[in-house]
Order: sequence, then C-alpha cells, then structure tokens
Amino acid sequence: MSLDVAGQTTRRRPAPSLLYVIKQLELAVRSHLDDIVRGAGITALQYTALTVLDHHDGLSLAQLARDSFVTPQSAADLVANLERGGLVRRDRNPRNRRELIVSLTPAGRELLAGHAGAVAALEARLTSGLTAEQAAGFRGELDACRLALRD
Amino acid sequence: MSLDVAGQTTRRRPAPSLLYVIKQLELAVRSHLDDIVRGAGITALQYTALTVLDHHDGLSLAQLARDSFVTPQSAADLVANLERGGLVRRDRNPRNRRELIVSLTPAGRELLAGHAGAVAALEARLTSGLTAEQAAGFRGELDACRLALRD
DNA sequence: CTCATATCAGTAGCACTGACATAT
DNA sequence: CATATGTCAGTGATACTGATATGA
Repeated sequence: MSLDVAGQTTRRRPAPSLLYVIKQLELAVRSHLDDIVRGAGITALQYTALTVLDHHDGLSLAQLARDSFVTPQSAADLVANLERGGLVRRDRNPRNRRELIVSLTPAGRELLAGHAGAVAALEARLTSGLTAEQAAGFRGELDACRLALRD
Repeated sequence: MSLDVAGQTTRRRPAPSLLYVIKQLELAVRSHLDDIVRGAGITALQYTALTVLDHHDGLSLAQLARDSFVTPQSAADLVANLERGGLVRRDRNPRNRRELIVSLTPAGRELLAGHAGAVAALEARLTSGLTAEQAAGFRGELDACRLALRD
C-alpha cells in the first residue's frame, strides 16, 4: 500500500505532485507580474496575452483560444477588455470574413515596451537559483511538457 | 537596438518568455485537470487545494493564503466553497482562537483517492517527453524558481 | 448541409480593495 | 497599543454552458 503511486492519501506527507508545483509557480509569477502591471490598469493575464500578440501578431480569436486551452468566449472576453483599453484592434480578415484578426495597437506596443525592463528583471529573479545549464534545460522541459498535453 | 534584452517589441518573433511558457503550461494542466474532476463538481484549483491539505493537513486560512500568493479573502472563498461541498472542515485552533484550522473530511479524502489514478496518469503524460534525468531535474528547477519569488 | 468562427445571455468561481471585529 | 486573523460588502476579470447567426 505504501508503494501505491496513485494512492497518495494513504501516506503521510508525500512529495508534492508536479501539478501542484506548476500551479504554485504560476501563482507566484502571476502575483509578481500583477504588481508590475497594476499601474497600467491591466492584469497579469492581459499582459501575457499582449506578449503573445507581440510574438504572433495577427492571430484570430479562435486560434488564440485554442493556444490558450480556453473556450472562444473566454478569449473573446479577454480581447474585449484589451480592446476597450485601446491596446489591441480587431479587424475582419479580408480573405475570410468570418475571422477576426487581433493585433496590437501602438498603445499596446508602448505598454509592452514600458514594462519590459521590470518583466525582464522578474524573469532574471525567477532563474536566479539555477545554473546557466539548468536554466537552459528548464525552458526546454517546460515546452516539452506543454506539447505533451496538446490534444 | 536589436540587442536590447528588455525591448522585445523591437524584434520580430523573439523567443517566448519564460513567464509565457509557464503560464501556457499551467493553462494546459488546468484544462486537463478540469476534465478529470468536472464529474465531482469541483474545479482544478479546488482539487489542487485539496491535495495541498492532504500534504499539510491543519493549515490555517492565513497560511494557505500566503502559500498560494493570494489574499486571505480569496483563500476564504475557496475554502468556503469546499466546505459547502462537505470536503473540508474549519475548526478554531484551541491554542489560538483567532486561527481557523482547515482539514480534509472523509469525503474530501475519498474524492482525492477516487481521482488519484487519473491525475497520476495526467502527470505521467506530462513528463512523457522527458528522460528520467530531465524529469528529476525539472521538478527541482520548478521548486527553485518558486522559492526565488518568495518575499 | 456541414464545419468553423464569432456572438449573446446567463451563471459561477476567482481575486481584489476597503472596512471591520476579535484574539494575542 | 500594535499585530495577526478572519469576516463582510462590493467590484471586476475569468471561464464556463447553451443557443444563435454567419461565412467558407
């Protein structure tokens, strides 16, 4: 019984699961990121969405939803909030009038640039306990895990 | 300008930031975990909170909030929802009557045990793209990052 | 017609701020 | 008194389901 991997409740103080540690790390990151962007009137999630658009400008709402493992409605709410703040634009794709192409506005790019330093510092602090080799491997492992959960 | 680490907006398609990959991984985990526990009528976050209590039974609300990088109110809401479902209990600490000690009920332990197999399978799938050495290092790196953000 | 995309309405969980009561 | 813990009230962003409209 003590060897039952799935039956953690049968042991006292088992090692925290990987899922738990991932969640804890995300909570910590979000908390610090919220502190950084609070002054701009946006949330950590909204800031992260802006960086996604910075990397992949011209994404449709449906693509954004699939990439983020959320429903189209959730993605639409997120984008609507950003649009209300003038940080993104939604335009019909002329080649497929069903699609809404989401892209950064100049104000959105400005917001990203204005906080890039603080965000980079947070990221540096994040990996301050790792060696250079560990930090390099860590990123690849994170991505490998994410890909392993692709449907 | 192209060497400006902080100025990612000045480059086309820079590498995704570590913060972004962490968020994406957490979104993927949450989506799959929600699928697993939906039938039990709880969310992925609530399930994770139950596992925390399984590891550290007898935590106070304030400790739970600090460990989770959220405000006491958020933790209280979460616990209130779990208590309504009969999965946790709140009792005054007799040695410090301010504190509310949160602990799992038999129903809470039963719920954990009933889903432990599926959750273990999800965790196995998560690391299916990693070697044994990578998986071992990955967990330590996650924890090191989390500790680096401790206040 | 089928499929993908986006929207509208409603609901619930999550998380915050500010004010407050109580125990140490 | 100051500090820590928990609560109440109110607000906003997040995310879901179900139903619906439209373009490819």
